[in-house]
Amino acid sequence: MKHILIIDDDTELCELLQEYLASEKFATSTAHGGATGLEMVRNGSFDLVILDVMLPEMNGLEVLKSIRSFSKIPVIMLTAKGDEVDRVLGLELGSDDYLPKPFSPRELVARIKAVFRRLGNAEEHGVRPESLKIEIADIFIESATRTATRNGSDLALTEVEFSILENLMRAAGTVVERQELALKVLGRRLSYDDRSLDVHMSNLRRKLGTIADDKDRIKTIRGVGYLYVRS
Amino acid sequence: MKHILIIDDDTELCELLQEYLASEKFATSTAHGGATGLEMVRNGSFDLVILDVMLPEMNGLEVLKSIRSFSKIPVIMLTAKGDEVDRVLGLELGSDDYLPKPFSPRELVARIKAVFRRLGNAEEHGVRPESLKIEIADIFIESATRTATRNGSDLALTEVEFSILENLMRAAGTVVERQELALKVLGRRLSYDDRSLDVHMSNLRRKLGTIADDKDRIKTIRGVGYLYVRS
DNA sequence: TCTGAAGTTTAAGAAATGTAAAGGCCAGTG
DNA sequence: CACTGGCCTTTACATTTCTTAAACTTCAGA
Repeated sequence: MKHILIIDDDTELCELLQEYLASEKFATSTAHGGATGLEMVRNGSFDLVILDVMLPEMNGLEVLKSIRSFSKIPVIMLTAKGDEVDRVLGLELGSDDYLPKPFSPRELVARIKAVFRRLGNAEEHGVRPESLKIEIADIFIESATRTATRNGSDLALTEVEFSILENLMRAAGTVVERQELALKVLGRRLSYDDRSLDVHMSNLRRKLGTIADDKDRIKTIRGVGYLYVRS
Repeated sequence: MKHILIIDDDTELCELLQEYLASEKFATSTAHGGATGLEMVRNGSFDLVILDVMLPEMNGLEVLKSIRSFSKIPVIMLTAKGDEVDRVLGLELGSDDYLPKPFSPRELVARIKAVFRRLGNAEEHGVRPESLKIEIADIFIESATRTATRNGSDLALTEVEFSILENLMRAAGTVVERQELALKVLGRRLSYDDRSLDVHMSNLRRKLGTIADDKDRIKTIRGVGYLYVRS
């Protein structure tokens, strides 16, 4: 498993990323200051560093420079919007990529994978949760092609709907929390008046149809989350 | 130790690369003009050449052409932003790889290693490098000849279309970001209203045709990029 | 039973992506 | 040197997908 270090003073963002990266099977650690981060890179054995250019005490570029003085570990920089200058500088100093804020966790994950791919460091050839196929009752999903069928006929789900279903079915029989689901599927936490996930749930349920007795395949656990009933 | 010659008029870039390549245990020399570079290739015993297409006196392509008239030394071309034509021409003239600017030094190193790896394999097995051919389901591509076939019949892709397909297939099963794809394939970042990539995607999909059940081989991940489905 | 919080639903709006057709560029050709 | 054909880009509109808005329903606890 790849171990990733996040150096960013924004604790909230760090938590968010940690959660999301965890769901993508990455191990993560965080440092909220340049000096601390640098120390951790020196001592720890990380596979990749995510580094914010805007750091309170020590500039991100300096941190990168310091890192490069003793290590060739891949670094992805997080830059503020339109920070062209920093970007060029970052690349010249040896960052592997950069990502302008704001970005979605999905984008970041795509970059991380791209970096590992470029480096030929593809450990991703090992276990591939991607290639999973799941079947519960008459519903069948295949992650590799991102399709879902009921009795063999395509359900024509959108990406988000498929993603919800995939997450729920993988955890069939146990409750998946709302916030966790939103994070994985929409790439963000839900504010209290964000009804987006509810709408997707509604649409998904309609497409899935009911099981016998008009019972729903997806059960709502009020105040917690959702549960896919195991047949 | 491998000895690399860098032919580029940008002295700053040369220094940067030299430093970086040194840290990767490569010996380097530089030439800031086409004629000088050509002479050095002729006299020196280099293992690989990094060649900028944009050179003051003598065009990089001409330099490549001249080199090829007497040597089969591996050449990696550095192409300027959006220099599609030059790139294609470069490949046709026998460059081993190309890298659109701006690129990170790490990326260049990855390419260099890839080239050496390919050559190593080729010598060992006396066969064309495997990594340049990819086959997924009934689609087969060969980078060396820039051809793609479905069930043996030529798909007649344009260079951009082929390049998109190549990139997606190399990353089959994982998402390739729109921006990354645009950068590699078109040599530029997409502005908000640049629909060029979409059009190419559309054309490519039409030529590729659908897999069973009208399912697309290339899946759109809204807001992130594209995914070639691994069957 | 009343009430507020949580969840659902439908519809409208916004954003991203798809695609046909026209436009422009450039190399090859007569 | 105009002509032609291939290819990429732009334009303009269509379509799909996600989000927001707002009204409605359900549920738990007072």
